[in-house]
Amino acid sequence: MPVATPEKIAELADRLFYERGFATTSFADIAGALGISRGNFYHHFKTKDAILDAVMARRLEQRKLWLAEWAALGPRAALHRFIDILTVNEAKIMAHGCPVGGLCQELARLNHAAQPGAQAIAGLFIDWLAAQLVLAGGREELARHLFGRAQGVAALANITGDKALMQAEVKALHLWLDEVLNGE
Amino acid sequence: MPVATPEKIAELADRLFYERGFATTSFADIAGALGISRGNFYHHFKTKDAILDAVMARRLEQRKLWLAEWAALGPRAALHRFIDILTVNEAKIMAHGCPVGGLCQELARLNHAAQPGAQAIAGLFIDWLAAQLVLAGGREELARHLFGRAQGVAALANITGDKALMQAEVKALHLWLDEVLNGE
DNA sequence: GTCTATAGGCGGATAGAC
DNA sequence: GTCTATCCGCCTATAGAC
Repeated sequence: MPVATPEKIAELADRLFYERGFATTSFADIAGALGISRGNFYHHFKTKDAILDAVMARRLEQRKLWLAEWAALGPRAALHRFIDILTVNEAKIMAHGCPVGGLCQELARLNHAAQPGAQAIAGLFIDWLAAQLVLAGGREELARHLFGRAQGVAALANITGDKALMQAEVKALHLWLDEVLNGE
Repeated sequence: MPVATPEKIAELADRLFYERGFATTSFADIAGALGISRGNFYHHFKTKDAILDAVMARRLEQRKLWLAEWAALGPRAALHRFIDILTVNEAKIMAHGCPVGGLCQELARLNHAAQPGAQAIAGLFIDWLAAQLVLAGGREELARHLFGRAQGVAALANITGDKALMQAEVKALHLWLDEVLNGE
């Protein structure tokens, strides 16, 4: 008799939405993986969109924690740590893409009302990158470029499935960052 | 009384799969947009996967034509023309992302059997870029990097919806290409 | 908090009349 | 080639017993 809390449901839904996509993950999938019945599900969440909101709120808070931790390393190391998301989550990104960009793209295609929430998670990263860049003596505008470069590496890894290529692209991104921070 | 041919169906399905995604586009959507009934649909395509195959074959052939046209411009101009896909399809990419990368990502998440077909379209571009780079006196390995950069710009445009940013990123990509072709 | 039962809709797919 | 009618299964969601 498993105990399902809203947190546990959101945690599992977070994983499944990432791995299989939001639209193609059903209540039965989540309930089945959790070991509870579909009916019980509605005791915790009234609608599927409510779960999505919980998942996005969860992701937002989690990312804020990560970013705060990385910021403590100092701006330069923090920026390199951002790039290393791609290394740390290598296998997942090759299999499922970037969770942030992937959700944005899916919600955009669904014309889903929660689209701004997904974009806010991306915005959190971009604003943080801008702040770290300024602290590191770089140009603030590079934040969006860096974020886009990371998105590109994730897409390339997902499309080609080439691990060595992904590692080479990450290395190139680290080098690029050092160059722009050293005033070229 | 509209006349539905397999070509017309594939053409419309191509557009809808791009705009709304494969999984979330139903037979009713395609039939309704075409002005025919669902039943009639099966006269032309037996399964949904058969439509997907037709759409991918269609995309592959269309891209081959584009690439052949661009190659006729000469390698250097051809490579710049590739980058300008992002400019020519600006509005669509901001709204729906890159059709090539988007389909790859969606099929990966669905664990769909047609995944290799989607990757083949990306491979077509990458191989073509490699060939053009060699002809232009550049390094072949840059093909996958350039393709990934373009994917990143598309993702960034889709996430932020910022037209000026997209244009700036395209401009930067043109500059980068000139640099690597001029032997840095 | 957990379950079963069930409603109502939409998905893909089929059969057969015109 | 086009249609209507229909099947079956899965989806979200609800009601109500335990």
